Amino acid sequence: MTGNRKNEYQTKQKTQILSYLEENATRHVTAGELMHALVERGTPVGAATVYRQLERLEAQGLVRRYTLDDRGSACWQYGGAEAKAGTCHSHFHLKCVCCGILIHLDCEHLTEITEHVEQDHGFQIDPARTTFYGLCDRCAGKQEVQNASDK
Amino acid sequence: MTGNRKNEYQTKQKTQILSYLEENATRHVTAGELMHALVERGTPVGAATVYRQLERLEAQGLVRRYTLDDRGSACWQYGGAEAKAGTCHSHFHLKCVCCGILIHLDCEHLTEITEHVEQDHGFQIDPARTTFYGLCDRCAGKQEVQNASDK
DNA sequence: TTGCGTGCAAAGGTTTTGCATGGCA
DNA sequence: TGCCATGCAAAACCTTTGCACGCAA
Repeated sequence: MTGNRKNEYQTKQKTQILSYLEENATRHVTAGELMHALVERGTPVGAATVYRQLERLEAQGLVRRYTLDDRGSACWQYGGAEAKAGTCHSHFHLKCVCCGILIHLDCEHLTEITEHVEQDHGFQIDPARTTFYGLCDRCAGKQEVQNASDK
Repeated sequence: MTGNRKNEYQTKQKTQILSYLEENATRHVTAGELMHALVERGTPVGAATVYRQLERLEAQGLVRRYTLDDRGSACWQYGGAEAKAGTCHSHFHLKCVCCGILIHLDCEHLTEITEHVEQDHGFQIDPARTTFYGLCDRCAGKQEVQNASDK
């Protein structure tokens, strides 16, 4: 069983990609953005390599893949210890459909949701995969102003 | 205001598309699936037309556009009266990441979530855009069996 | 007849794949 | 040296757009 493990090489490209993701751990980055950023750093990495590494990092649990509701481009976010542990049951994401900000929500109260839905509706919610879409406080303020002036 | 309304023509293609969506109102269908189905019915519709009609139907509020977390292909679902009304604040969706079933969840309890998040975290959740991902009861049972036999 | 809707083809973007080469261990 | 990783190019998808033609009203 132990002989089945494949050797992994340490390459410049892999290091570059992981570094950028770590430095931007508070954001989610697209493959295109990642490639572009590495070009600007003087260490360009091919698209194929970027996608292959992202796929691997995701499989290793170091980064997490998301899909925006916008255009069909995926994005990734460095998960660090959280992603490695994989035991973050009370952690949800809030994504503002207006400005795109991604808010990490650690709240005990929300564990009630998963428990309620599981017990009363027989569905096990996976917080790691679930994102709430809506308006952040800043954008909600803008919308009210806009609606008021529209009418 | 009334003179601004554009004339809309009734075409075979539009009827076919809407019919298929209505017949499959319990599911979400991709553009590709829709096209393929119409070919099999002997009434093929071009891709451009499919996307243009879906865009229009969405703007009219008759169907709703979703984005799966899988590949970058969107999907649509006929919303009927619910989508038309657009006042379904306590309605969330549960999507099983295993079998793909989409469950509509009308539950008073969940309005508490939106209220809590809005009051304590300053974020207005839009239930219509939010989907909970996880495991349905049937697939949850399968997984347990699988995990038990894996170890 | 008018002009909206359609189909075809081409373009745009994201992601994947094949293959020869480069580089880590 | 052996084998994995990379880069390039091409392909595979999904979706959008331009343009001429067809068809509903």
